[in-house]
Amino acid sequence: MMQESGPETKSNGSAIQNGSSSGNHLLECGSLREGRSNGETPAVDVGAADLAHVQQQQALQVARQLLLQQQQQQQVSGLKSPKRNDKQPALQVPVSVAMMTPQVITPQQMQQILQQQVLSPQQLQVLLQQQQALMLQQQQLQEFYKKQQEQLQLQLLQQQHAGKQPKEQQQVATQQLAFQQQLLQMQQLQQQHLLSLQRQGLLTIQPGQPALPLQPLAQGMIPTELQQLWKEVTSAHTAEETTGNNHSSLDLTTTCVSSSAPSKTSLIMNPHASTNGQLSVHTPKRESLSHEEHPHSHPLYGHGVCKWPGCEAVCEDFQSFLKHLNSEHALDDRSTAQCRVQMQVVQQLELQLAKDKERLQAMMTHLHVKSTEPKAAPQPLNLVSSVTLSKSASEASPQSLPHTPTTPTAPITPVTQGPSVITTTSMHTVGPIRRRYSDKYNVPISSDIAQNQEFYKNAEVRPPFTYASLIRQAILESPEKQLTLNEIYNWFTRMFAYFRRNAATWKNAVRHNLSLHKCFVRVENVKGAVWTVDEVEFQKRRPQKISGNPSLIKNMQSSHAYCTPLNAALQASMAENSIPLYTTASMGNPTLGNLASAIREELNGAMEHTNSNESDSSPGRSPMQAVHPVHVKEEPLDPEEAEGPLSLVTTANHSPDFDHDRDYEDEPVNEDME
DNA sequence: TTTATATTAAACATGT
DNA sequence: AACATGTTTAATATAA
Repeated sequence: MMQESGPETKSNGSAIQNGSSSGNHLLECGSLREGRSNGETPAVDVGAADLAHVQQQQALQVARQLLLQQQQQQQVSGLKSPKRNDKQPALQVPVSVAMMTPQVITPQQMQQILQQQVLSPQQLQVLLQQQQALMLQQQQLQEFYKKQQEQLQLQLLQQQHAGKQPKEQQQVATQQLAFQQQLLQMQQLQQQHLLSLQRQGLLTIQPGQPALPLQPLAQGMIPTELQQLWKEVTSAHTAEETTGNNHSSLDLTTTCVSSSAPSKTSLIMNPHASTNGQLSVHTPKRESLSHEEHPHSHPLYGHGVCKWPGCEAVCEDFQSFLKHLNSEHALDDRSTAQCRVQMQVVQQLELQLAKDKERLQAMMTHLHVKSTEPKAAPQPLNLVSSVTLSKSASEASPQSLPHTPTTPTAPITPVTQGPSVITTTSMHTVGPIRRRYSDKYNVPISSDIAQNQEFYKNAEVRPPFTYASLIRQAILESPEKQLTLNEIYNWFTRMFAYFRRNAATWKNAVRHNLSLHKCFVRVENVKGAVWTVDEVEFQKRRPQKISGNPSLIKNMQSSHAYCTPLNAALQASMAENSIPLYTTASMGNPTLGNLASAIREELNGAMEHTNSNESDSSPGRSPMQAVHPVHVKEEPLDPEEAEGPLSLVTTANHSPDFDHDRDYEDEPVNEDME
């Protein structure tokens, strides 16, 4: 009769739906329809759009703050120790922690991401990869800065010898420039990461959100401003790296930054610099020392260019470089100040790096080991929580089972939940509205499914695809490219934990879609009838749905734009600093590579829509097959094996029944009730 | 605001 | 009669 649908489904559905509307948005994540809560959820689009701006502004703000602070520090230090060469650790500490906020992703952000249903294992993986890459880079940067410290030491030594010449203004300018360079480098790293996140729609930070203050250093800056800053930085930077042509570039910075004149300050040996061991020891030797030891590799000399911060003088050979060094970078106020700045920069970066590392470590441990510590309270926060939402789920198995299957699912359990902030309320505003970017990203669908197979299998997260897309996917995955209704059902239940519930509902939807869409063709068969896909038709209906929200695309594009310069600059700098791993040519940098490719992919996807792509099949499928060729194997007929990989939860609950088509259909909880 | 799609629910038809 | 399979219609939500 009413079948399960009657009271059950309803109750079920209502439970879920109500749940979401009731206040827990998290719940929404899992629930099919965000529907009810229409009013309360502003709009993600806005969030995304604003996000960019807010972040940009924040970034700028922070950047400026940094500069200001630095200036202040300089002044202070200047007062303190008027240009002496004593070695006090003073410099070491001055770095204000405040400004070192975050870099990669703050826990809060992470949580947010996790809570937004959008997150998928694939994305998590990417995230992790990026984090790792970032870490790598940072390590390298650290090395780089250590080197620079060496340089500083050398410079100091040298300066001690030589006299001093006042050029405060200039020095400051150069210092600032150098500082900016460094700072921006770090920021760029972070920015890349965040951009990539944004690209994936993972990050949706809203203006007022308390949870995420101005963490992001330089997420994405407003093009104009960014350009400005970038110019300031790159001008000198590039010059330095490449063959340094534009000396004038330096002036740019000068204007805006030159304000504080530290002029005379004590040079402080950086106590902790590991490198000191080698260099600092040399007392009054002079740079000759170092180069004597390393004839070909003077930290301040590379690619025929003087690498003194802010200096890109071209030096034919090492000798001329030495000359240049002695004449231009002798011990004077300017050089001294530069050293100081450089030290600060290094220290800041190190501090930041340390923090980031820590954070990363925490993140990784959390994501990987997650299950180990089931943070008590915040249970309901995660996507997975959706499971809990549904009465059935909660009742069925109060999660004695670690929901943590193999991979990313685990991470989804937010846990940490640092500040309660992100909790429901905040989420509320954020409106993690579950949007179905389903078809929009045509291409991705298959690959997404493939890549997140495990995730969807185990986490009761509604796949962000339309029924039509899913059905098509199911059919296309079959060896014969055709499936019976029942086989389609099986595919759904096999592939998505989400569809192991409320069978009546989604099955009805499947049938409805099969009948409704012309793209699904019913073919009479001896055995009965099978459903096939008319690709042409399927593609036809696609063009209309523009993919994703514009803001996102915008972000992607902009990020893309940034990417280039960032890429170049970063890689160049790395190459410059003899960081082996990354060669410009190879685009070896994982992070950059990932980002770039990801962006490209997204852009392509967006584009494809524009030009009625025919592609879904090709682009979409190919990746998937490439990734998980195996998948095809599972015959719709015997789904059982598919279970294998399923996580505890699933397996535990369902595996036994799996064989039978209907098993999932009636979650004992739901159906039996009736 | 309008329009096109998606989703969900449900009535109804048909065949086993 | 009970189901499974299909077809349709309608209400509602969402995105463009």
